[in-house]
Amino acid sequence: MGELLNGMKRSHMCGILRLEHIGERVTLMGWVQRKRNLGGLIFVDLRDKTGLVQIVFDTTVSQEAFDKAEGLRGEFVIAITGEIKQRESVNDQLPTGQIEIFADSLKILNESEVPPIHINDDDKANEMLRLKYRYLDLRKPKMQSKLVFRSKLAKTVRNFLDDNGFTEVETPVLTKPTPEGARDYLVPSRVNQGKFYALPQSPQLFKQILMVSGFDRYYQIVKCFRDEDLRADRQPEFTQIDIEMSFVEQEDVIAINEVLIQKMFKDAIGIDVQLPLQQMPYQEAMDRYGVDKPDVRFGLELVSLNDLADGCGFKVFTDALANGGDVRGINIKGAGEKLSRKDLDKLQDYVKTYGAKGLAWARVNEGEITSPIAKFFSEEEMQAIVTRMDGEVGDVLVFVADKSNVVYDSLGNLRNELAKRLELTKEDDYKLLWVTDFPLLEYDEEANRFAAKHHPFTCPKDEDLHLLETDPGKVRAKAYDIVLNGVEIGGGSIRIHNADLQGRMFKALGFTEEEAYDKFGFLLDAFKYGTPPHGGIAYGLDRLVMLMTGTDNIREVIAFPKTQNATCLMTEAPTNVDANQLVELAIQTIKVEKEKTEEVLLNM
RNA sequence: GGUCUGGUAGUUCAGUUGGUUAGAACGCUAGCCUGUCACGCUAGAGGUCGAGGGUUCGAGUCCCUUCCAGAUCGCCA
Repeated sequence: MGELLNGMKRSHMCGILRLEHIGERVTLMGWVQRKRNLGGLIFVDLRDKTGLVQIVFDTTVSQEAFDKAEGLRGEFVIAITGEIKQRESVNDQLPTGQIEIFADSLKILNESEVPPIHINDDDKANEMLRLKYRYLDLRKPKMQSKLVFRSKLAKTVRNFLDDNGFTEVETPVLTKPTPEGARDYLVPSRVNQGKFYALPQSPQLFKQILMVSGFDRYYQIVKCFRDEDLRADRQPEFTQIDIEMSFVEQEDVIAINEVLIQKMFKDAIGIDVQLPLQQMPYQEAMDRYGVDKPDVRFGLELVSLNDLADGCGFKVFTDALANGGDVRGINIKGAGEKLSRKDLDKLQDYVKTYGAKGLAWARVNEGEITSPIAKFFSEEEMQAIVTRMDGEVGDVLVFVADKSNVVYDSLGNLRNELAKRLELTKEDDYKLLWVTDFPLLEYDEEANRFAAKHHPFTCPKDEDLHLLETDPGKVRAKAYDIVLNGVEIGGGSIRIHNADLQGRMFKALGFTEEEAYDKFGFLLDAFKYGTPPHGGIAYGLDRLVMLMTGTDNIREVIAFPKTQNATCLMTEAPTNVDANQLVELAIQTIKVEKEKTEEVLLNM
C-alpha cells in the first residue's frame, strides 16, 4: 500500500530543471528509472514525461528516508522534496545533467513489479510483448514524443482551419452501411432487431449534407473504420483529417490545402515547402512511374519500348504485345557494379510478387551489351533499346513485358524497391505533389461492371461528361491525391451536386434507380433543395505522423493499435460475449442460464 | 485466401550431423561499497525450448498439425 500525497504538491517537472534553478527547494514526482546504490550514497534517476533528473540520498537525510531509498526499485512511483544543487560531476548525456536534487524526504506513492519490458528507447522487446504491455511501452520517451508530435500536428491543423472559417462538426459513428468500397464493421441494433448499423469508412455523405445545410466550410479530425486486411501502414481504425468546402472548384481546394500543408511542415518539422506544389495528371504518373503515387525524389523512370519490341525475335516481348500488353524498362543508372547477378535474381523474385513472369536485364559494358536475352535481338535492335533508355557504360537495364497493369505494377514498385536498396533518397527530403485527372471509373472484372475509382460522388470533368454513357472508362474525374515521397497522404474531389448527374453516375455504376434510392435516397433528396457546388479532401493523420517522424510502421504512432489479425493484445478485443447479449440482439435465439453461457458459445 | 520470416530464462539471443546436466548478456535477488550515471565487486535464483502429435534407443534440433507475432500479394470506393 503506497503512501498518500496528503496535500503534497508537485512544484516542477523533472526534465526542465537547469542550473538557473540552483538553490530552489522543489517537490518532484515520477517513476524510478534506475537506482545506483553506492553504500552510503544512493542515486536515483527520476523520470516523468519531460525527462530524467538525478536525485541524491546521502547520510544527511533521515535514517528512515535513507532506508526507504534503499528499498526503491525500477518503476516505483515516488515523490521527493529536496534542494537543487550543482553537480560535482556533470553528465552531459542528460539535459538536466548540470544539477541534481539532494532529497530530504521521500514518499513511495506506489510500488511496481519487475516490468516485463525495459522502459528504455533501446529496448528490443518484440512487438507482441510491447502491445500486451502497451501501458509500459508508452512510458518510453520515444513513444511519448510521437504521440505528443501527433497531438501538436492535429492542433496546427485545427488552428489553421479555425482561422479560415471552418467549423468542426461531429458526424455519427453509428451509421448506414455503404455498398461501394471496403468492408464495413457492423453493429447490431437491439431496438430494431435484425438490423445493423455500420461504422463509417469516412464521413463522406455527412460532410456533403453539411454543405447542403450551408455550413460552407467543415472539418473534422475523425476515426474511420475499414474491415480489410492490415499492413505496416494500415489499421482497421484510423484517423482522418476530413475537410469539405462550398462554392469551390478543384483549384480552390488545392490552393487552400497547399497553405495548410505548408503550415503543417513548417510548424511540425521546420521544413519550408515551396508553393505551388507540382501537379501531375494520373496518366503521366502511370507512364513515368508506374504508380499513381510516385516518389519523385529520384529518377529511374519507366520507358516504353512497345514500338522497338514490335517484331523482335524475343517471344516474351512479342507475346505481351500481341495480347494487348506492354513492354517497359527502367535504366538503373550506374548500378552495374552495385547489382550482382544474385541481386538481379532477387529483383526478379520481387517483381514476381506483382504477377510479372520475369525480369529481363541487360548490362551496358564498354563496347558490348551483356544480357541473357541479347541473342534474340539483332545488334541494331539492341542498340535502339539502349539508346531509347539512354543507356551508358555502367548502367543496368531491366525489362518487364506483360499485361499493362502488371507492367505498371511490377516496375512501379520495383522502382521504389531499387531506391531503397541503392539508397537513392535522403532522410530529410520531402517531395510533395498533386496527382490529378484520375479516371472516374474502373472496370471491375469480378463484378463485371464499372466501379468508382474514388467514390460514387466524385464529379466527372466537364469536358468528359458526354462520354459517361458511351465510353465510361475514358471519363476523367475532378479528383486529386496529395502524395508525399511515394505515399498517398490525402485525397479528395469535387463532388457531384446535382441530382440528375448523380443519377447518371449511379446508372453508370450499374445501379437501378430503386437501388440508388435505397442506398443513398437521403442524399439524392437533399440535392433537390439547393445544393452548392462543393468539394473537399481527407488526409490520413496516422500516415502524416509516420512520415514526419520517420517511422515505418503505423502502430508506432497510434497509442493502442491492433495486430495484423485486428486484435488488441492488451484488452484482448474482440472477445466472445455473453450468449444472452446475443439473444437480446436477435443474433442468437436460444436463451440460456448464466452457467451454461460458455457451453453454448462453444457450440455456436 | 496465398507466399515468406520468427517463437528457447523476466528480456534479447546462441544452441554444430539428432547425443552427457540447454548456455551468454542484460535484468532480478542477497551481501559489500560515499560521487555514481550502462556504477563496481561477490554470490545466487531463474527454462512446459509456443502448443499437440509423430519418427527415433534418444528431439530445442527431423516430419505433420495447430496457435501467436511480423512482412507481403490479393483486398483496402
